[in-house]
Amino acid sequence: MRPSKRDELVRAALDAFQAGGYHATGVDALAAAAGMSKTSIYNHFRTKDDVILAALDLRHEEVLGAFRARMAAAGDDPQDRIMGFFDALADWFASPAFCGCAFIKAAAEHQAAADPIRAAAQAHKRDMEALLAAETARLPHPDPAALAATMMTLAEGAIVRAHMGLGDDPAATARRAATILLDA
Amino acid sequence: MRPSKRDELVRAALDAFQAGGYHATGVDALAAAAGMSKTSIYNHFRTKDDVILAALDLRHEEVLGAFRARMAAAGDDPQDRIMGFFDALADWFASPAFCGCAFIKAAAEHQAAADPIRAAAQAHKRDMEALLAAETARLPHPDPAALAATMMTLAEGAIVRAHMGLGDDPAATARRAATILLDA
DNA sequence: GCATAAATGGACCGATCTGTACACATTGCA
DNA sequence: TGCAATGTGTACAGATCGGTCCATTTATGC
Repeated sequence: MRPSKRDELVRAALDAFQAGGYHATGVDALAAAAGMSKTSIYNHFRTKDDVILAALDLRHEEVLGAFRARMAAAGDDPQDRIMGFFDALADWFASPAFCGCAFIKAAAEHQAAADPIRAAAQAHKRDMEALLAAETARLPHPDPAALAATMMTLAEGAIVRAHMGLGDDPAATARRAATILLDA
Repeated sequence: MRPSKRDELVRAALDAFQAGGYHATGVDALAAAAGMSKTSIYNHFRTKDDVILAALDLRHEEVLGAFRARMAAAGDDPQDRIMGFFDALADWFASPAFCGCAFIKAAAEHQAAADPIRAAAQAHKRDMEALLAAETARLPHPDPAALAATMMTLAEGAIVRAHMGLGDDPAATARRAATILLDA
């Protein structure tokens, strides 16, 4: 058992899916990107969808970790930590490899209600919202869950606009709006 | 020349792409959905991508028309018309055929910078934002363009969340936030 | 060194992909 | 009715899809 080989595949698959899309990236392309044969891929995974799920899982950990770290670095004040969330967004958009949210794109390509890929995307977004909800709950706000949903709506909008190359600094736009909404 | 047959194809193609995705929906499926043969399709269009572009064009007119109508029906006050924009969003989400924004999904599946499908998606979003900018420009706001961008960010976020089945009434969440931001 | 078992690569499967060739039906016009 | 032009469907081409089979290589235990 060589777990590192498997991890290399998942990492390469994530990058390939991000750059080329899920349907458009074939298993042959994955094998080439990971430097291994299809047989080896199907030794580790039953189907291509299982590879996608593993890639999304890796991405889930990465994203959650990055946002959690940025929020923790912002101190203990809930409002500062929420601002940290939007700063993490800005960092992400500024990174050269940025090409949209893997989960939004996964959900766009897998719309069947019962598709586990869709479920994974939903779960990720719920966890991201939970990051915000943990902070809004500590604010003197009448409906902290709704506030977190609003923050998340701004974040999703910023991601889409950044991915589509629309707007001038979408993260800053979302951050400014979040500040106003938090103070209201 | 029978333009109606061509239009039937474009309409069927739009529905098929919306339901099944762009890459996943083959030309054979389009032919079956439109009740015509592949040869006839390739008689009207050079490539599948041209069919996609025509479908996006149709959708562009539909969406712009619906939002414009809802905003016009809201009266003459800019703030009312902006609320009309978010009401149109709510109508859209509530429609049984709703399955996300064709342009966001098109951009997700066609990420190459030079892809004309991506350009069409960007153009659509810019026109949508222009609908809002025309109203924010009439408000006593120091930066009406930024305000329109913020409104659009909320709208995009609501679309993504509605499509992914997240949040309880994403349109209402966005609309409430928009109200607060307009009053601030 | 040798037997055994795991992991690998490449050829291959049927299905499906976009796009084409061609024969046939249909139409408008004389 | 005859003819030309257009539109259509069937069948197919070449490539690629997800996934499998099997011979070969590599690693392991003794």
